[in-house]
Amino acid sequence: MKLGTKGRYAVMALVDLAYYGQGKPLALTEIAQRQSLPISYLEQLFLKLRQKGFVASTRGHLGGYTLAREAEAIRISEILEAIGEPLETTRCDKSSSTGCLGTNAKCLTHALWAGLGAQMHQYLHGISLADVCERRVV
Amino acid sequence: MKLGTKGRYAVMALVDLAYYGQGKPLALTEIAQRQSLPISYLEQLFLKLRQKGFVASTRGHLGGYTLAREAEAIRISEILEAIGEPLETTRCDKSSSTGCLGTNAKCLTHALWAGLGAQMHQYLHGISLADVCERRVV
DNA sequence: AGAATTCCCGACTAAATTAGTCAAGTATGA
DNA sequence: TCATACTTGACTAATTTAGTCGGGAATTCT
Ligand code: FES
Ligand code: FES
Repeated sequence: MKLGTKGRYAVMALVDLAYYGQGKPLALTEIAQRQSLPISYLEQLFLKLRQKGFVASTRGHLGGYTLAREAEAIRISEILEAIGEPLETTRCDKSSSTGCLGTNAKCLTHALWAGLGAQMHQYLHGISLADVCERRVV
Repeated sequence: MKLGTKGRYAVMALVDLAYYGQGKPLALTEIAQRQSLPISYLEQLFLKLRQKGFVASTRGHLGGYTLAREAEAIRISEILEAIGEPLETTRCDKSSSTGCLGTNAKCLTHALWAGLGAQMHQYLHGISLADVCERRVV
């Protein structure tokens, strides 16, 4: 149960973008340096973030990325989902009604893990990019 | 962010033990079959669980494992910690005061991830083996 | 125009971790 | 004494992660 770099870097980079970018585009190299993240890896992540509508890009000299939405309106949970950081606590297929084994009943621990997942999601849904920037996190 | 099999299997097995074992020792093969878990893998896990004092073992014919403590007194968080399921949300050394990079200040996202970790721990600490068995989980 | 800068995109790979297996031994009860 | 069951360490296959690499396309500065 550990957070991978994909989700971690995506959030770090977006926080940096919200924190240092005042409307003007920020180049990926700048973000990467400040947060000391591998730049070619960040490119991958921002590709997805743009496709999902979190950031907008400007090409060429003085180009870079800007937030496409208000920092107050971007929930951490959304970022993680967009980037493909799974948050998988249960093991059974969420859509079908079959449990983790073939049996179509849920296993004894299902409610436990589902509850954990819900707890995590609720926490991450309740915090926005702006909250992190302004250190409004308990 | 996904739960590994180590932690998952350990909890499943202990729940099974609490649920079906009434004081009498339960053989690992029985638990493994019922939960359809690989037995030689479970052996590894129960080694640790015994060393940490969660279960007691009886060898020989009709042997097996019993809970060494009351099911009400075993928190899920304890099991995960004992088995080595990390629950790592932050990346910085928890003991030292240095952040995830060399800087001795914490990064902007530290509080976010620390909060997530605390949230998870609190949830898992609030639930006992007995709670899972008797389906007292939201 | 040309050069520099920056995003765009897919393919590929090395390292780490996970999720086990295997084999040999020890203790106990029927 | 035989079958059952725990004990323990070493070893390995498969998967996932965490990236790298290379070439391209758009934009602006000189
Ligand atoms: S985890 Fe959902 S049924 Fe077992
Ligand atoms: S995660 Fe603790 S300082 Fe960055």
